[in-house]
Amino acid sequence: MTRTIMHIDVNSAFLSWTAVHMLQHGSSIDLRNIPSIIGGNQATRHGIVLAKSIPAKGFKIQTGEPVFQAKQKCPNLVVMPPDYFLYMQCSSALSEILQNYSDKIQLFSIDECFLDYTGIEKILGEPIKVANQIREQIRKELGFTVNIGISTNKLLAKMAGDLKKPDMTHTIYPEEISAKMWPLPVEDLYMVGRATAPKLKGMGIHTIGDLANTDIELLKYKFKSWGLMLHAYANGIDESPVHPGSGHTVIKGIGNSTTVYFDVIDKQTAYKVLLSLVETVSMRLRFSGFCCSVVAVSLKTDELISSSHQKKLMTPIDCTNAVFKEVKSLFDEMWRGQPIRQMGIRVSDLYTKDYIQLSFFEENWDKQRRLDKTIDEIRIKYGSNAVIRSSFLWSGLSPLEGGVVDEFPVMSSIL
DNA sequence: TCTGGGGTCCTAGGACCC
DNA sequence: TCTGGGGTCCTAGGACCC
Repeated sequence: MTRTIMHIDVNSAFLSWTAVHMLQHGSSIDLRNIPSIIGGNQATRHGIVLAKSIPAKGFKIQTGEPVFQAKQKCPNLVVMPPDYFLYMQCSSALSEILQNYSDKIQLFSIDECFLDYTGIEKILGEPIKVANQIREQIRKELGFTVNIGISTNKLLAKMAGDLKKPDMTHTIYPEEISAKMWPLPVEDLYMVGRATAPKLKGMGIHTIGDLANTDIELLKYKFKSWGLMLHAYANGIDESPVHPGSGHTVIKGIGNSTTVYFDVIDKQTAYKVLLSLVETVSMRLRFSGFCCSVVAVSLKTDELISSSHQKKLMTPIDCTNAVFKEVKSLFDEMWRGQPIRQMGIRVSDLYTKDYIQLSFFEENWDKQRRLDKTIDEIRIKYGSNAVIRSSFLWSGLSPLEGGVVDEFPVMSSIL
């Protein structure tokens, strides 16, 4: 059966949302009309560009580049800090509007979703007309603009939505692929990133059309399964369904990482940072109702060299102290004394709790679990800083690092 | 104070088993 | 005595997305 899929994407999401918020609070300038960015704090070494206005784009400023570099490109650049709470509110407001048009909506990220419009034509009308209606409703009621892409699958809808911005509706139906998608540079294809694009170009593949018409066996030989996926995408082939709800499927792992505002050079400080990460990750793990059987630690040195170590456990765990114990031993195993810029921890291989209950007596974690439960409850009731470890007092470090709520799981490589 | 933070998936190599 | 070969699990690293 032929499907009708829409992809809805907020134009310069973080920047637009901050701009609208400022206008609503009496600002006379609209960030969207001047060279501006949403940028992290340079003083705490979080200074990268998170979103840019269209005028800023004119200065060749790119998302992900250092803020200082963006300022060099445009000395009058206006830099605003991110406000994730506002962004979550805006995102929720958006999805509330979309609920009126279909009950099959997949929140793909905080500012993107897919909407399955299949069969709804008969009730609400022709897709392009309705997409324009949706855009208008969002603009009127929420004050920001979106692009909407329409096609017969998610990949083509997403590619369509990326065509020309802002505030536009586009289609790339299968019969339009050769005219609308194939002339685009190959790096515009979803899943062709910084590493793949140069390799393709080295093979003489410069456009999506070139890729679509490259011998599949050659792509398979060079890129393995990745090559098959790229070939399918270049030809507009994608059968993945719109998964209702947030993200894609069930959660596979939970992680937190942080760039410390100074280089960590001693073990005691490193342990404190790791503990603050473990506190939030293990709390999220408990809230999710899972135990993990893989714990991983990752480090990035002052020279930006990354490494990671992980460990598979015989017994799945969810206690703060149990996770921390593994994290410390992984850290000890890998750290050779280099100054550390960034630290991260991640738990995966998740199992539901009832399945592993018995084995807990092994390590006598039972008492720990009751303690965790009590602390979790106090933090929910009185705020996350109601209970903190005394070791964080006067340390200059945050006792809980990273977000507790994972509202918006990100997409996987398989749409 | 120049380069964030949250994810998923794939691959290669080694260990180990039959 | 010449070293095969399939399968699984684990780990580290790399690719991609927003």
